[in-house]
Amino acid sequence: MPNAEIARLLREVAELLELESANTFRVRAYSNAARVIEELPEAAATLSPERLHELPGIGDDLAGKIAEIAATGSLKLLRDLHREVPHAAVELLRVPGIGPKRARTLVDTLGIRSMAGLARAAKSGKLKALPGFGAAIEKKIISELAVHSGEEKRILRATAAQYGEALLEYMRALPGVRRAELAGSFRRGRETVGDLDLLVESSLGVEVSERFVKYPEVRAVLAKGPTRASVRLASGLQVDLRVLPAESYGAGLYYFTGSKAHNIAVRKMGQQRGLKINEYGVFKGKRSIGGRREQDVFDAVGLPWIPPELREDRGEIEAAGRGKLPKLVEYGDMRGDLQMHSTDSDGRDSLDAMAEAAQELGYEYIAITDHTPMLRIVNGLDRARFLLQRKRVDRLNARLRKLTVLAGAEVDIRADGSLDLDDETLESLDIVLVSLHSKFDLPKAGQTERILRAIRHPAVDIVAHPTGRLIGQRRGAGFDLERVAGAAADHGVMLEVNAQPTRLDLDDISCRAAIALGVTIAISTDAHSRDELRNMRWGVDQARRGWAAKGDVANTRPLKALLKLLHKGRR
DNA sequence: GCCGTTTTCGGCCCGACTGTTTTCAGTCG
Repeated sequence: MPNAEIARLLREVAELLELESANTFRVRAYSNAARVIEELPEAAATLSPERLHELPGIGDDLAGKIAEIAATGSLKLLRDLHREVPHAAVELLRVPGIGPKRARTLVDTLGIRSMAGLARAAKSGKLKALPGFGAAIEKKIISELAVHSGEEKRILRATAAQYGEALLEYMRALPGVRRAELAGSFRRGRETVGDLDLLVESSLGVEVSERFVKYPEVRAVLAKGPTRASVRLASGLQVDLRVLPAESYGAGLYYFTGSKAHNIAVRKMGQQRGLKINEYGVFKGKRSIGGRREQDVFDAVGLPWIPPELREDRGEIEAAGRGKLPKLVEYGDMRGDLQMHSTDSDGRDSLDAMAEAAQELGYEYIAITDHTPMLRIVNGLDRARFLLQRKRVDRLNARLRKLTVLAGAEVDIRADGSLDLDDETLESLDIVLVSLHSKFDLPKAGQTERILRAIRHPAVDIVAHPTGRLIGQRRGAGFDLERVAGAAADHGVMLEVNAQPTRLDLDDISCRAAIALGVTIAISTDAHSRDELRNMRWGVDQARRGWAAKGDVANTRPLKALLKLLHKGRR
């Protein structure tokens, strides 16, 4: 049973307990356990209760519950709860403005069983008479139902960046705004974001708030006060504003960057030292002892500054305490891009244009990696065309002064794990990427064998976008990451963190697990046009979330050192 | 339900905004 399913059941328990008005700390224990299991790189179902018990926030009881789910596929507690609390109430919690109390009221007094039922009741004006409701809340629910019509949608980080950067520019234009930046999951570099958190340094709270809600793209003002405001943009994206004075800006930036779990853990440390940490600063009694800089918060609990990408309560606090934080790779470390396409297959710009654009970015080298014949739809190259392309690459290199172009290929891995190009041609290339483009739904064992066979092929250098997932669209291949990464490390094969905003594949957790197993990572854009070469930043951020240091990433190396990694060091 | 350099019991992060309420509960982040 996948971790995601165990996590889903635990989260459902938490929600049902919440609806029963159970002890909030008991509720939190279940939702915390759900998060811990979800983020575990190994399969929780295969762990003994003793091993489960070692995980943070998992005690005797939860270890037993998880083992029960793994063994039986369900949970007695959950079945019992379902008898007491109608499932419909859980669905109602998804509507902003409806929490456990109101959800319970809706189900118990009006017998609402679905979102459609909620919409009918709201439109016929039955809600406003209920205790704890009112005309304003009824109206809010009607408007939220019109917007959402279902579950919360997260948008790609690169998309959110476009909205966020435009809004930042607008806010910075207001006199009295000294700083403005995006915090929240955007700053942590998460691949998708649910909303934007905009932090502004200014002593003029009300004026900042006023300007914010007048942003031309605002469709609805959800809340407005002197220190906080929330709006929904025309696109549906929610943006939360926080205004802070200079002496609190660092503490506020820290606070609103999150994650929630990370913040709670750090605040607890502060509490143990007799300190109170909130968005306004660090306090000893009533006296502020810091808050101007983000570092003030870390100083207060005796930790070095932790990069936002690591703030997920996944062991970064312990690592920081022991001085074992990785020095994360940075965009400026990147010396080249190891996957891109040209007009020879499905790219939109020529070989020369791609090289020219890479040179403008200051790269030392790039790899041209067009597709192989099996992908007919993208005009994949056969042996003859690869040999011709090689000659053009050689001529191009003779002309270029600062950039070296490696002749490569992105070779399709067939269903049986064999490669879609003959060995002789593969050996003639400077760099060989392999990737899945079909049969993503093979059973796990078969999928694992398929990729392992490709990794063992002597010509292979990199497994590109290893799972083939498309965020929000396609789950991607399921394989045993531990075995694949272990084999990759053994055979000197790299795994890619693909920088396309919809791929970002490997994901953060897999990237970290692979690095821990000794794998070298390649961060590549898979650009299909010269503009897409700029996607590198998203890939770097994803690798940073995967705890990648500069040394873990192949294409931070100078060309000479990179070449030693290729063809398994045989050249 | 978890957890321990105050604790095996008694705590558990913290504050803003809204609307309903008659001084504060509910919700959110």
